[in-house]
Amino acid sequence: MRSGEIVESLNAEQQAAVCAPLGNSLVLAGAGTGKTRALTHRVAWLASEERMPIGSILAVTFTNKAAGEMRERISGLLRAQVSGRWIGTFHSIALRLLRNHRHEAGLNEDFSIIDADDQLRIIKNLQVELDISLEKVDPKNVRAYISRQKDSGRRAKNAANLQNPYAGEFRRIYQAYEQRCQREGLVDFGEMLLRSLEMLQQHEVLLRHYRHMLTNVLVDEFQDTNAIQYDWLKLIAGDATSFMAVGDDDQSIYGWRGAEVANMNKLLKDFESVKVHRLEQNYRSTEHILQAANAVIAHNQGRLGKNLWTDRGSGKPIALNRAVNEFQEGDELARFAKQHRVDGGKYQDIAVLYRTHALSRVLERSLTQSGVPYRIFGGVRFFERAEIKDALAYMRLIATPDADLAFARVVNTPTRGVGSKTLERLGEGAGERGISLHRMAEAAIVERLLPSRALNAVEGFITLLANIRRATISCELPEIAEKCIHMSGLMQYHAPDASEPSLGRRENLEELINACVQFAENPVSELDADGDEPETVTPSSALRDFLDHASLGDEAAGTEGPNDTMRLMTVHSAKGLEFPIVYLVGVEDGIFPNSRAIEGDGGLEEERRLFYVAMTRAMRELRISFAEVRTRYQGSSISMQSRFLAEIPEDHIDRMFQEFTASRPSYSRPRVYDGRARRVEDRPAAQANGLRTGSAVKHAKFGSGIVLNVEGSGDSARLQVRFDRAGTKWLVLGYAKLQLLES
DNA sequence: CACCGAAATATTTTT
DNA sequence: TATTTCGGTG
Repeated sequence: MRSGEIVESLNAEQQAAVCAPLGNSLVLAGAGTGKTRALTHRVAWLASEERMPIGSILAVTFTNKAAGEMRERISGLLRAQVSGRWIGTFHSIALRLLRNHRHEAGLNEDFSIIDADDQLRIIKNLQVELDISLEKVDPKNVRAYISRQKDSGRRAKNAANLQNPYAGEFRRIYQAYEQRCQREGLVDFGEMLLRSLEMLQQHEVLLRHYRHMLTNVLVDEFQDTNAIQYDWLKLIAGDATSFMAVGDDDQSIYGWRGAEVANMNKLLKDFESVKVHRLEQNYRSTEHILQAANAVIAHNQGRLGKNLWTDRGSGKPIALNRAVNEFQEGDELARFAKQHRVDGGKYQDIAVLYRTHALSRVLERSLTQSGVPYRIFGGVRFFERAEIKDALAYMRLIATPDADLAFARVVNTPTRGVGSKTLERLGEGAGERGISLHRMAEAAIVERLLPSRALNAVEGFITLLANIRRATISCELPEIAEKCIHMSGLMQYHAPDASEPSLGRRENLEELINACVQFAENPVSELDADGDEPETVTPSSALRDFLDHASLGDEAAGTEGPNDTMRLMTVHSAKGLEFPIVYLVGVEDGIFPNSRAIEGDGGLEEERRLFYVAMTRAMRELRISFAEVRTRYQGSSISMQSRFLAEIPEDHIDRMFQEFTASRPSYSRPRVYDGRARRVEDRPAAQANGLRTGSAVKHAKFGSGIVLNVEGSGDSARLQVRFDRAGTKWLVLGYAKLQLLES
């Protein structure tokens, strides 16, 4: 491969980054400036010019999709199939380290990976055991707490204390959770990174081995690294021959998951003589879109700063749509899509983006009605569906009979007369004897420790497992899956008839078998052994590998149909992608920015970055819409268009409706937010018809409440009221009959 | 122990 | 509104 080919398609900035001499570098790459391009070309450059073996290159990304794309593009550049053993997500690589060195990591022979769902189950379970009320301490909060701690590198013994009355309980649960996971060989997502980091810290030999082997380290989306990922990278990259981090502080949208933009500055201090490259030429969007996005993001403080430009021409201004309610918003979207099609465009040109998944439901209705084909990305992911997790649990039990979590999951799925009582007893017995549920069940049968009805049921399950195991003993992966699904009765249980949901579940289960076929054909995976160990794929190891693969959530690439469909997804999942036309819906205050997200420090700025990400996905056309009234879970409420819209200069906007003066009341000038939620009493007392913030009011239907906010004046004034019983709502003064109780 | 209907409850983003 | 949990019945 000639170096010319790697270099010639790049602009000067990109070339500088790609062909930089060995050493450390940070590439600040704005949206659409060819970030991934720079990264993949750098890998190709290292391999061909610097003669680095591909096995010496560690390239880390966040998503499976990005990893796959990187592998593919590198293969293309090098004109050779690159297995990319060390090209992958943080989690897949961490997992490989753990699998390769389970002993050093202090893990069971066949530890398994648990997802958020499993975590919750365990936490609930522990809370019952520890006698900690599920009402007072919400298991979901505990889960978030534990993840947080792990993401910042803290184990239970030095976990942070929360500032709430149950801080002690949180820590106790974390402690117990840690113990249980250790005992049962369970590893959650945070654990993969934390554990592999600790392992390398504690085993000098391993660390030396990997540092010696992986002399070139590259990271994508560096702005989204959290504390543990940063430490992990720093440890492994140590004094690497070459290290390159690529990122954009303006696209940091995972702060809620512990990502620290500050890592970009930290990098400059921690690593020696880091060369900084900037990529500022945007190849994606037209000027209207790019400049509008630039203007919005300029409202954020403390940016590293970039000046994106494009030579794509001015293009169309952003089309801004107002709908009376969310149904009309959906209809309008459908109408636009059809028109686009009539005009000779394709549905797949259009991506519909929204802040939260919940918004997609209304849209689906309109799209179905008008026959616009669409696909929703994200939402409940394939491997997280109940029927799939059930099937995987059977497969897990075939691989590892002692997997308690899997056992508990399917011992009564399909229902076979093993209820919670029986399971509880088995659990107690297993605990006392220090054996697995499976072994305890066998013991219970021999020793007749349960009422005969339950005993028969349990025996039926144990026999079933034995039968499946016998029937699959020399089977390939797809047959194992197939037998698990059918012999267990799962198919019959989940898809008994021809109803719509039933059919869907059937398809999913069949898709699982399909995924197994693909996986078996394509041994590129997280877990082929380390480069210097010979690799043997036995059926049982294939099964285990597949289970890991499923746990990492890598959905089969084959699910992307070739059909011409419109794509719907959250802004988060659109990161890193681009579309000719972006249609952004639900751009209303409270939704985007999300009212809960702006509570914390820096929350509003992160929302703004998210908005920036949304805008910059668009290549030639950006449409934004909002609804004036939106139905939330109970009753409808008035929405205000997003404050971010006021940050877009007028000349980049093409308004598709008449603007009332009252519509953009207090947001028309950029406002300074300190990011902290203010108490009601501290707010300026706006007032309308004698009602002002802090007034106590009574509503015919919702009961009594307190006015939180007033926008506008007279009968058209909008009031935000927090009702004692009915929650917080926006009301129009002219319609809502409010009675003033006291100011 | 399973099933069914009623009632409560929840909505941010994901490897 | 949609889903999950609860409680009563068979």
